[in-house]
Amino acid sequence: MADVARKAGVSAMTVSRALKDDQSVSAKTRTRIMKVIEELGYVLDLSAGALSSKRTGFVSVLIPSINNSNFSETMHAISSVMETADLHVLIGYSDYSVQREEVLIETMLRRRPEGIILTGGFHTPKGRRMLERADIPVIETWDLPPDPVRHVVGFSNAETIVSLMRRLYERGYQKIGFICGEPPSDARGMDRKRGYLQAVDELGLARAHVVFTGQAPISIKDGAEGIVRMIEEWPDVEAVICVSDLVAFGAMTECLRRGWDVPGRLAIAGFGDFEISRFAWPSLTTVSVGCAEIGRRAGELMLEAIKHNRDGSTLPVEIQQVPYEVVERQSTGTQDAPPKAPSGKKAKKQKNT
Amino acid sequence: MADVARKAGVSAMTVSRALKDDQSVSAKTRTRIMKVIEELGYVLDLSAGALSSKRTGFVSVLIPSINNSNFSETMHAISSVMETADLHVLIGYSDYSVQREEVLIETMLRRRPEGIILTGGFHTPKGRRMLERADIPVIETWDLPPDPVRHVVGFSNAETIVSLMRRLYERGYQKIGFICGEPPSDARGMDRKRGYLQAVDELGLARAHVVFTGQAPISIKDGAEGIVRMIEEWPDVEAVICVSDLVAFGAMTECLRRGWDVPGRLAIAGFGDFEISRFAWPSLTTVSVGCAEIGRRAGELMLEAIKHNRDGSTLPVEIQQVPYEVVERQSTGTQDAPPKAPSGKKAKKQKNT
DNA sequence: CTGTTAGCGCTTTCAC
DNA sequence: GTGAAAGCGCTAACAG
Repeated sequence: MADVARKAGVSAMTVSRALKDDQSVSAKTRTRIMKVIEELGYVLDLSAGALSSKRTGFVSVLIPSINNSNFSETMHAISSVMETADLHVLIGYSDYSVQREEVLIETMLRRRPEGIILTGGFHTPKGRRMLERADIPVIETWDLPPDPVRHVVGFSNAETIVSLMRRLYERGYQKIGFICGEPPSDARGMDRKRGYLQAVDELGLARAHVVFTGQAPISIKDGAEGIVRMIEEWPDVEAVICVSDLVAFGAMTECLRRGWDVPGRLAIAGFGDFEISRFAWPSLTTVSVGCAEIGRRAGELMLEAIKHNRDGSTLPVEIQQVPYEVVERQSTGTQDAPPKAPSGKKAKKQKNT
Repeated sequence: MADVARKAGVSAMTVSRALKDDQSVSAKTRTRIMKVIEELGYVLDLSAGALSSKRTGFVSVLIPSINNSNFSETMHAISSVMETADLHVLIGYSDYSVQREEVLIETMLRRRPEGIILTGGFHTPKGRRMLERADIPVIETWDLPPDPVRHVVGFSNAETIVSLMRRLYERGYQKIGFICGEPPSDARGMDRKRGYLQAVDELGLARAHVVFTGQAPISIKDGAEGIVRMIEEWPDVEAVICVSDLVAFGAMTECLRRGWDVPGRLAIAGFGDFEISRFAWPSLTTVSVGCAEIGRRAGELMLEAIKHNRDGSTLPVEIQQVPYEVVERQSTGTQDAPPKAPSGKKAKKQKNT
């Protein structure tokens, strides 16, 4: 920057200003400076600026996995919002491990982010302590933690499955199973299982049956294996809910492969409304969550909170619930078209929350 | 850090050392310092350290999309390698736009990354100039650019499709179509299309037919739409190659929905070997690329290059080709099990490169 | 093994 | 509208 200043015949301070404010530098000076910057190929160094201005321009976002279209969508929405305020997102993924999350929290804090957005409300004690001491806005998402660190933008995973169970019950299904990953698995999956057990109880169903298959992130393959065990262990089962759409897809294709008609022999439902569920044949019943909505809201809340933090005030705690909906499709036999006699594509939806 | 030093009765320098070297600080002093750090909840500030040491500890990685299991895998492998050297990855996604990539390159350079890994070899002139002037290691991946910026870890996208076409030709298919996104689309998709056209020519096939559908990233939905247009425009078509597995999956399910048997009426193949292709029913023929291998190699090459850069030397240019393979499955009728008569699961593979 | 001094490249603050 | 001085929180380099 000193080089640029010298060549433009101004002080470094003026160069710095030309790169920011649109006010205090005269148009003539600015264009001259810009020309020199272009010539020299100079690129502003934010890390030096961060040190002196005490604004790093970073926001940390922690997600369980980068390879999951639900979290990617939330991520994408968050960065879009951050971009509008010239904030960069530091992405970290925990691989569904709170221990790894704890390490991530510390390495992130070393970069002095101006805020941190987490997935879920379950952290190690040390991780939580670090979050509380960091003195920056904290937002937990994709969950409704009983004892949140501070702000929340999420929904109850358990409740979504209760809604789904009720819908299946209304359609006449009584013997309903659940497939999820082996504990310790992702916390949200366990919440969904909790919702399943609660619904079995509430609806007075005779029996609950959970098949645990694979370690998080469980996927298509685990669904294929899980459904086989489900049928072996509980031949009477009429419907199976899977902890995610990929698992449901795996379960469904394994059924087709073995000649078990879906939904004729067995209904299947998932969670997450991945694109694959809309286009699978038969299409998959699922729970649709506003992934991008979570990201957008968390991002905007973060901007608010950072603004407050910068001018020394504090944003009151916000707990935002994001709506979800049960989307019924062919795999639970609740959409017009049976697999073998194709027709319309529209699914029946009903909004919750 | 000054607080910690005071409370531990040492200088700040000793605290700094205790947090790094394992040598020069006595065990007693170190434990005392660590205890104070624990008490105070102190977290090292890397941005200040970066300024003085001239090592930011950042490496930038630019990918087209965060929501793509191929790139996620590469990404994951890169960060795993970087972690071993205490380097943080700054992720940026271009949304398949070189203009956005150009902006990203500049914002990334503002953070003074110690190296930059890009997807593809196609950049704007300004983007390329910035990369060249940055004086940090540059690695282009997922491609074999004719005029690389510096290092490369990739493969020829065109060649993969030529291999796939040859295989289909050997199986007796002659009327083969191609589905991809509308230009300007992702550069790698266009390379694959180029490979398709080249193979049509080489194999002396009567006619080439390309259906362009949707803007990148094109996905399941676009495949479903594309296949319908393909059949309308070229009713004789015997096999269709899709620019990616998701597109192929969309094409295939649309066929099933309309009662067009796959591969009976029409063979379908994709690209990328997504998990869905292995588990779809019928399973999808595809090209398997070593996504994680690209990431691992690019990461290791980057560590090498950074080491050289730090001690003032220069690593000679490396162009690494990563192997790929054509994986034949049910959707091209080249695997034992026909869709309606399930049996074994093993696919026929053959390695290239 | 530990301390002192200087300075990384910006921005804040205050002066003109 | 522009400049000068001071300093952000660390670490390199050298001294002891």
